[in-house]
This record gives sequence, structure tokens and C-alpha cells, in this order.
Amino acid sequence: YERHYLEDMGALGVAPPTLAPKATGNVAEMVAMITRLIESGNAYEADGHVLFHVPSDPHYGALGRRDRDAMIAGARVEVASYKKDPADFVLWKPSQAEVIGWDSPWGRGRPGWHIECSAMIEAHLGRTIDIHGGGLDLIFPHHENEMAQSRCAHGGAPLARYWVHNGFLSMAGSEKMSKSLGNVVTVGELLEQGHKGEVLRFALLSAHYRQPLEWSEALVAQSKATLDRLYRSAGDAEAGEADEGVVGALADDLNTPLALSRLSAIEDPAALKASGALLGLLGQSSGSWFQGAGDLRIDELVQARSRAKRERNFAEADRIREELAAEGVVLEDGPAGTIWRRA
RNA sequence: GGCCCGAUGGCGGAGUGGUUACGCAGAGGACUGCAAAUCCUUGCACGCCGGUUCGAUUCCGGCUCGGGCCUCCA
Repeated sequence: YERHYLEDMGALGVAPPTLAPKATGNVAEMVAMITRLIESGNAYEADGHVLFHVPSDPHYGALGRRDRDAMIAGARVEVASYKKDPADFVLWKPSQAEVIGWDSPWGRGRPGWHIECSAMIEAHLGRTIDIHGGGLDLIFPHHENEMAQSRCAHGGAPLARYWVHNGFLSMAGSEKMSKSLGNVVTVGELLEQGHKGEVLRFALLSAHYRQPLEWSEALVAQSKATLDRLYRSAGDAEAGEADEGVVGALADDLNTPLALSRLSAIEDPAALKASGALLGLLGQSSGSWFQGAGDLRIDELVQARSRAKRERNFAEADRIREELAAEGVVLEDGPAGTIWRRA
């Protein structure tokens, strides 16, 4: 599963992570953090569980911008009897014999969801990190709780300086894409359908990360058409200086749609190449973009057609062009001869 | 029910208190043996109702619609 994920991300031009810790390998760190939270009075043991005591943290609720009363008033789930406060959440819970578990000062059990992240961030990145990302749906409770745990375990030091939450991808005409609804389209499937990873990347970048994005065939087609044009105008130039407009758009909270639109205004191919690189685009040669690995048979057919054209045998020339069109190859006659590309 | 976010032309999407991008698709023209590509021209919008303002797509309030969350699991 992890391998597929990394392959898909690679196809989209996403850089691989330098560090990918696993929760199961960091249980000791979680236990240590929970112990500290108990010592500092922010957590307590009850009925085999260890719970974070929300009222002990005066800053709780800042991220999700909700107050405690609203949270409690809106609660849909029964409050477990062992909680001191309805908002308290689990740091450690007991495991039955058949469930995976680790030994701890509170008996055999497993960590709660939120503490995993807090402990691994502390262990691998330090107390305060620059940017913490995640989906919009994780703001509450997950990130709120992570923040609270780390803040209280670190004497008030914030967990992250900036929070970046992305909007959802949805399928045209349906609700949010989710495995349980069965309306997913995977990167792997799209690649198998013949879509290029770079096209998918462009499509994903076409909406601001905070906005929802509705996935559709039309979106993919538009992205492909736009990239085709950009590749034509970039040609095989060496990357030069990136365009200031593109840099400015990205510097403004990663405004990728604006950055993409500014790509279209760049006339200098070297600047276009460099600016595209900032977005992870236009990295291929125009030859590999339009023709892929190349094809000798197509080259020969194109030459045969050029001969026919020279003899003004347009019927034969058109026949060859249509034959190639049928397999998705488009010909363009220019002053320097005929070039071909895959549609 | 509570809280939060969004609503821009056929489609994607930026942005703004007054002249509003850009891309894709469309239309017309140039070019071409015909096309393709390219270039030129061109039509098309700011959910609804109020308010503030000389003026609102932009600010405020309400409404409608869409999306997310409300401590079960991760």
C-alpha cells in the first residue's frame, strides 16, 4: 500500500518524504509524552484509560474556532462515564487480549489517535515545527487535540507556526470522494487510462489548495490542452530566471491558480521553463512530452507522406494523415517540415 | 440542531468599492493543397433579498444552495 502511494505521488511529481516514521515504531515516545502530561496535571488515568483533561488547557479550541459550550451542545455521541469532562479525549486505551497492544504503566493497551502525531513530531522534528498540514476535516478534533497535547507537554510552546488545511476533491455530480461511497478515482487508474501524471498535477493545482476541487473529465482535458500550449511555447529552452509574477503568486499563500494563469503570459521560453519548474511542471523536453519514447514506424509514415506531398499526391498524403489520426497521432506541417505528436 | 467554509461567464479560475484577469471551449479572420499549430478579432459572469455608499460582484444582515466538522474509528 505504501509502495503504491509513493509510486502515485512520484507520477504526480511529488517529492518523496525524507522521513516517514511509523506509529508502531514510536510507542515508547508516546508513553513518555503521556507520562509527562499526567505529571503536569493535564491528563489522568481512569478505568484503564488515560485521558487528556481539556479544561486544564485554557487555549483549547483556538484552531477550530469553537467554544466549549458549542462543542458540548452539538455532541451527538454519548459521553463515556469515566470522563471527568465531556470534552476529554483518550491518550491511551486498554487493549483486549486479541487486539494489538503494548505494555505501559497503565497496563497493556494502545495509544489514542492524536498522541501518535504529537509524539512523532516531537521525536523526529522537535517541539515547534514550521508548518503542519492536513485535510480540512482533521481540524477538529484531531489537530485541535494534537495542539493541546504538544502545547501542554512543552510548557506552552506551540506545536506549529502555520497550519495548512486543504479542501476536498470531489467527483463531478456526487459527494466527496471517499472509499466508503465507492466514488473514488485513483491516480493509478487515471495513469492507466493514459493520462500523464503532469496533466493530473496541473489539474490538481488549478484550484487553490484551500478550495474544494471537483474532478471531471473536462478538467483533465482542459489541463492537457493548456499544458500542450505551454510546452509548445517553452520548447526545449534551458531554464532561466523565474517570472516574478509566478513567484509572487506562490509566495501569496500558494496561490497556484494565479501562478498557473501567469504562466500563460510569459513570452520568454527560458523564464517559462524556470517558472514551470517552481510548480513542478514543464520539466520534460518537448519531444518526450509530445511524442513519448518516439516511434520509428510513425517517422517513416511521415516521411512517406512528405514524399507524396512533394509529388502533389494529396490523396495519398491525406490517407496517411488519417491513418495516423486514427491511432491518435496528429501531424503538423511547418516551414521546417512535418512534425507529429500524440493527441 | 450547533459551529465553520464556499457560491464569479458554456467550463476552470484569479481578483477588486468605481475602467475586472487568465486559461479551456465557441464564433469570425489570417496562414495552409486541405488540415494542425500559431497569430488577430470577438461574444459570454460576479446565487437571491435588503442595507451602507455618490457608486457594490467586492462591505454588513438575512435567505437559498453546496461542502466540512460536531471528540466512535483512524
